[in-house]
Amino acid sequence: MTIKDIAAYCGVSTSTVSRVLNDHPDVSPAVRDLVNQAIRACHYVPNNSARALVSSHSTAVGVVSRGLDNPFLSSLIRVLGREIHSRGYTMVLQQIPTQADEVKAAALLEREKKLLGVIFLGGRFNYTAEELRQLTVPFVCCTYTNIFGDLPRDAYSSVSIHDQNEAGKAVRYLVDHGHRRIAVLLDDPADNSIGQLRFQGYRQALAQCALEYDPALAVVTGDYAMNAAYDGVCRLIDSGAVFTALLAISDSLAIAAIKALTDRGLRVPEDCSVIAIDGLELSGYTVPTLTTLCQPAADMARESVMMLTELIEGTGSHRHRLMDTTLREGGSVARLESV
Amino acid sequence: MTIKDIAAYCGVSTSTVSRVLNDHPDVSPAVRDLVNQAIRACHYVPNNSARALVSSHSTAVGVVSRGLDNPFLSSLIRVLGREIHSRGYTMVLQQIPTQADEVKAAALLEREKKLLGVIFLGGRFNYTAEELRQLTVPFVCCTYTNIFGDLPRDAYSSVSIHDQNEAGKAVRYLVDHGHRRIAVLLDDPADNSIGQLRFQGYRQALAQCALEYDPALAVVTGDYAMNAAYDGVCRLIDSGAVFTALLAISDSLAIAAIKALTDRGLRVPEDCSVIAIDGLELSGYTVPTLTTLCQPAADMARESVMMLTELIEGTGSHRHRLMDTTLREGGSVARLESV
DNA sequence: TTGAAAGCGCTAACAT
DNA sequence: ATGTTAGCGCTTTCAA
Repeated sequence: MTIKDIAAYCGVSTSTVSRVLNDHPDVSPAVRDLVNQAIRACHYVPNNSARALVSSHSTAVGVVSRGLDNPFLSSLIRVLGREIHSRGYTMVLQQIPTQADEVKAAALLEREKKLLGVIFLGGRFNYTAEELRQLTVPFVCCTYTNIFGDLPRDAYSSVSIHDQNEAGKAVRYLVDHGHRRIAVLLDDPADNSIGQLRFQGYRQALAQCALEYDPALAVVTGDYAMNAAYDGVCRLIDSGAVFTALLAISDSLAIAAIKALTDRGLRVPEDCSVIAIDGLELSGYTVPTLTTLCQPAADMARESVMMLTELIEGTGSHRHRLMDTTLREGGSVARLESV
Repeated sequence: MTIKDIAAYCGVSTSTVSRVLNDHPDVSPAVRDLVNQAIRACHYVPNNSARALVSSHSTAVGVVSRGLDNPFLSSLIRVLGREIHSRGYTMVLQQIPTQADEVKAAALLEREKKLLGVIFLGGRFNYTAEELRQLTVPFVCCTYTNIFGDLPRDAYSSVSIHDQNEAGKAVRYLVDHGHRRIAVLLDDPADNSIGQLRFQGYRQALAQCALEYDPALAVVTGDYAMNAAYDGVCRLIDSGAVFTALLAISDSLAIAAIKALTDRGLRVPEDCSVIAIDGLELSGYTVPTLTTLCQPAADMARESVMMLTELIEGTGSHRHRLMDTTLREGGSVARLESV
């Protein structure tokens, strides 16, 4: 069943059918109806490859997500898929490990799949203009922005929270609750990524609160794996370090931390408070529920897709959207009464 | 940069380039090397659309996942993506709500994307041969099989656990621990899907253990949403129903249940034991950790992709693989000492 | 408003 | 072992 068959069936030319298919203006209503009916009657579905070939682009937008075991990104991907679909595009998803280069992956995908644009999830903050020349389609960074790189602001779009400030907020929340010895659980303080930024925010907030940074209270796991986080926090406890609160840079790390604390006989929040940043649905059901700064995942996804489609359709230009988190108070933080 | 450019660059014909691109035998090693070098030097990437057009198929396999907020499926998708990619195919992912029809979605996707095959995740168990005629490519059902339908066994492949038996195993585990009043938390007892089967297994096991089924102990949530599960279990408790253990048909429902129990002042596992089926990584870090029957997610994904690619490449035929779960004993089940 | 025809980049006969 | 060539299904000038 091809455009030819429909044309023959209706006694018109293929161009006319093509015009109807593509909503071109110059078709008489009568012919348009005729063709549309034929299309429905024959269950005709256009061949996307042929379309892509001739117009030298597809209807595909790429989503490159870095960080395999990150439930927060999974939730983003769900909304992304729905939004992309609802706007008439197709999502080509590639999930890569944290060690992989998302730009290279995207560049390959762009050529292979004739992508119209790409949305990056959980990438590095240090792209260079040079390296981004591999990509010839517009892209938007979702969950991060180019703080450590040299990209001109009008060369890309981004949707993110202010990781540094939000981490600071979390620290201040703990301080407001009377905590002074605050540990931090992160993947890597120099990953040019979210971890580094939230760690900076942590240190900065400590300084602003006139608290000294103690390297002994920083647990570095290397990645976002829960077992590494668990082990790290166990080691922290075993080291005899003194702390009454812990900031985890992600919900899943926080959940692992709470288990480590509990297994070592420390009660959360009585003996140690825990706060995180992300806002997974699941962490609202753990015992105790996690106090966390929720990223507006659905809004971020929606906004990213809107930006990208505007860019693709030429109706918008590069923008940078900073979102706010919402504090979800759970049961994992307690006020430190006695000092 | 097309195949023509490479051909001209090397002073050979396009067919020769095409041959080395497709690993055809009849090319002299010298020419092959020459072409390969040119390809690398020019950063040439074949146009997938053109390939798909001429060979009337793409390199895409579809993954249709039903059930949006199911973390277990998310973990499957990750492995699926990796496996599909590593075998030289591309994953086209579509996630649809539980209410949607996965077969219709797949049929549309097949035509649009020229799929070579599709992997269904979390679908219904009651496909009819009639309805499956919409699909003209091989498919494998992952996490379920066609128990309630009329598909001939050699018309499709499946990779699943024996949901009924596994639910029975869970019940017997509780019974072995002294429990007699066992509640069940499920989405829908007549969804022609995993919920129904596990519920059947629950009832069957009760019968085998000479325990009576009490409808008052069945909490039906309607879907896999955690808030509905939470509310349902709260209502169960408030109803004054007497039970010492609960079987949740998924880990995420179990986690919501544990919170409901805890919030109502019941200790897990002292006052109520909880067991589930799935085996999320996260549920191994909750407090208490969840006792659950782990599905071998990675193996299931790998096996599904292997089956499908064999089907696509004509080197295998339809098979049905039944996997075993592994009991992961957590802290959510206690032995009931006093009866 | 409509149709004819020229490709888009590639593969696979068929020739050589 | 290599080249020639006819399409795959569609969009898009260009003419009518």
